Amino acid sequence: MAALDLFGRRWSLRILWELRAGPLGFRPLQKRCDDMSSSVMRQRLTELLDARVIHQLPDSRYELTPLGQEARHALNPLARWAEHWAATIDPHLADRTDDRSAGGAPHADTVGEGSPEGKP
Amino acid sequence: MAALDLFGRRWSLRILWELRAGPLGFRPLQKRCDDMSSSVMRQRLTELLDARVIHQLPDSRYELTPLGQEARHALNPLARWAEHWAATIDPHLADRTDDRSAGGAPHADTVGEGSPEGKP
DNA sequence: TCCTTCGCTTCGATTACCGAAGCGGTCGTC
DNA sequence: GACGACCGCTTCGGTAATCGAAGCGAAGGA
Repeated sequence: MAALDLFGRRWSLRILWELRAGPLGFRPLQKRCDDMSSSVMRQRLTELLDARVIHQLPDSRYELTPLGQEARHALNPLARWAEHWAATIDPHLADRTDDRSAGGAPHADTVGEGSPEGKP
Repeated sequence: MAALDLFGRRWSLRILWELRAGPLGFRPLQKRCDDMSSSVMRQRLTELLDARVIHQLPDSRYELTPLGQEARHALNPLARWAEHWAATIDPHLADRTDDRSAGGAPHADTVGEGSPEGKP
């Protein structure tokens, strides 16, 4: 349950995901994460460090711990589902021209685009 | 990637997880989610509805769609990892008094919740 | 009728998040 | 040695997300 809280925070899953290929420094990692805020990034990093999911190399790069590797692998089915999901709902989105119901199509329809709703 | 945005929001993973056993009404679901805010819950529900992950029964209860079921199954390895993770870091927590953030299960309480992951 | 529960909404007050700027440090180049 | 160009990381003001409590109309049970 605590894991749902840890990973329920913004960018934490993404950070875990972006470290899958190997260790990354602060700024390279930041760039990979859609240029997320450095302050939030530091927050997530300390949280993940504290959770023993990542650790810091002598050259100060971040790397998945064995525990983190397992988490990343555990994330694989979800990633696979995401593809299936995107393939399923994207056609729907392309179809809807007159549909404004359901509170207005919040979620991002494309990769990396995160401007759900709440347009003041 | 868009999935990381959808599930990166607070409570969305939790809602998905709590619906695993079957359909639930608004308030029962709310109670199961650590009594989360009803306003945010409505937000998440519409997002998940819009994402075709859940749908509403004639009696207005919420249920996972087939797509949602797959997502829930894709979440299983992560849940299994969470147990392993909790077992690994909980002993560490006994030592530290500075348990800010992740490791200490901020408000989602501890993992020991009767039968954590086993089938109820 | 009274009382409870339901799905759901509204609203003020925290909190999380963003974005840009900045600091001290290392490295390569002139 | 002075100059950039990066680096890890921090601080800060503004904006968006989240909370918590209250409330509404409807559907039941006693």
